[in-house]
Amino acid sequence: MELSSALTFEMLGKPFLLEKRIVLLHAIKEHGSISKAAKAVPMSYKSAWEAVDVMNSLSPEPIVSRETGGKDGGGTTITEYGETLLQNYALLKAEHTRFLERLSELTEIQSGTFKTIGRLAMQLSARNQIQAEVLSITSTSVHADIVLALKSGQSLHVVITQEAVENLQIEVGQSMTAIFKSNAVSLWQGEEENHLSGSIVELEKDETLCKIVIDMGNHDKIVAVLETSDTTLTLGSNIDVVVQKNHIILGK
Amino acid sequence: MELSSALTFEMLGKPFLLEKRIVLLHAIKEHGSISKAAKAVPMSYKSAWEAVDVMNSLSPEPIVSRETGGKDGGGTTITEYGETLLQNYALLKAEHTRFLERLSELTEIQSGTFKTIGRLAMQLSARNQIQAEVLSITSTSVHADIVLALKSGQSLHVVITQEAVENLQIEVGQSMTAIFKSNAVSLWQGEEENHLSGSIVELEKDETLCKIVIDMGNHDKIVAVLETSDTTLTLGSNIDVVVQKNHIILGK
DNA sequence: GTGCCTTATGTACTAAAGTATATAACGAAA
DNA sequence: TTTCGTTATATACTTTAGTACATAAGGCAC
Repeated sequence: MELSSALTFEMLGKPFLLEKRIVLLHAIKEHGSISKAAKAVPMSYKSAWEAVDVMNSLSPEPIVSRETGGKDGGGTTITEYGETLLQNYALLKAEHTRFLERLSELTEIQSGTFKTIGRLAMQLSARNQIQAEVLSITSTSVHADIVLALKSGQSLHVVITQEAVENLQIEVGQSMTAIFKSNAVSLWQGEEENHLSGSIVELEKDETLCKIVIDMGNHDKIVAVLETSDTTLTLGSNIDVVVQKNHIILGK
Repeated sequence: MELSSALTFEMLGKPFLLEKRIVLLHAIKEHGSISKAAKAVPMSYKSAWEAVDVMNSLSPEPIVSRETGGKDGGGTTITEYGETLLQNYALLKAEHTRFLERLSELTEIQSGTFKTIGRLAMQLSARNQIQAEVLSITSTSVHADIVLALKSGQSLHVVITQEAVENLQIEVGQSMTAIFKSNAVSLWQGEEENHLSGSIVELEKDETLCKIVIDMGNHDKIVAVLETSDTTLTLGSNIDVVVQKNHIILGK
């Protein structure tokens, strides 16, 4: 038994973007005309024209610009707005596909038991969720020490149970998400492991506490809440922090 | 712009369970016959019969049992296998709906910017993921202390940033998931907050470490990794542990 | 103007799915 | 045996979506 589900955008209750139309739009983008695109897909010119017409009239801004006559008889091109729409659809679809895969993995309908679904689409309170690649896995019988390579080039050590490594089928080279709370971050004293550095791009002080956002480059940011007495922090200055490696959760 | 997506189970590449058929099955369950169900849905008897026939022949076990003749002319009832299938579909569909809602929330296609999707369908390394209800929220300007009521009746304090409370729109009465690593659990010394008790249902010892699973009742279980020297733990005995409240992440 | 290739539009046909309707078979109960 | 409401099955019609094809109109290049 398999799961399937087609993602469609709707507008005013009418189907707006569906898989077929997306394929058509990509073909138009490639060939520069509705007629050639229709042949390439393949589908009849009329259906293609109608699909394009519906999309354009449903959209607040035109998705394609059509021109009749001219050098090569005219043509159809995707507008900038249409391009971003295509990108957005791809993003959402990728996430949707991921979700379905995960759902399928957890599903054993044959045996009738898959109550252990839990929450798949969860929104987390942890402000720090950083995408990174698995560099190495060092296992003992109980724990595993995993080294992640951040986009900025810095590395992050994570300790999780060996059981979790097996459950998530974590492998070297895989892309994972490191999740930790802002209170798992503290100032670097010059010795500890998991040293990360960056510059302060946001700062919010209180009498006792101080929330800072650290940019490590490549769009990787860390949120930390420190005690104000800790130091004199200023916007724009460099900072060295430590993330406690056994406070980090991995997500796949 | 709205997102929509119909979940369908497939079998041998053929659509097996789809929303329409699920509705029909529920009607059959209620009315006890295909003909009455078809009227109630409404749809033609033929379509209904064909749908039932396809499902039954695609399924490894019959979903409905049909009988012709007899007291009231016969009838159709859902088999036990069919019932579990309905339940399973409902479960998966609920999760799918949740996912789409979350996806929609994060989507602002009008403005064209929704790159901050991140991973929605994430599988976490943390072994402890406990469903609980929000009892109270005590906020300061930076942090919030949230008390959760577990199914077993015990309560759990969680500290997260006030920002996270707003982002997740956490409210009293809501159902949330408390997530924490097994190393956030330690033995209760008789004083600390977040005291939880239960009985040991699994135990795995090592020279230095000890993995235990604690059942707190109502299917709530905690996994903890402690140092073996800590105590003499035995299977079935009661145990008191503490979960560090600032190591807990909330999921919605 | 003529040629050319396209968009734009209409019409007839086709395939698939569903509806409406009729009818046979079934089997317990009166 | 008759009655009854159901499943099972066939046939004709309808609806919908799409295909195939024909034709007008646009506008640049020659």
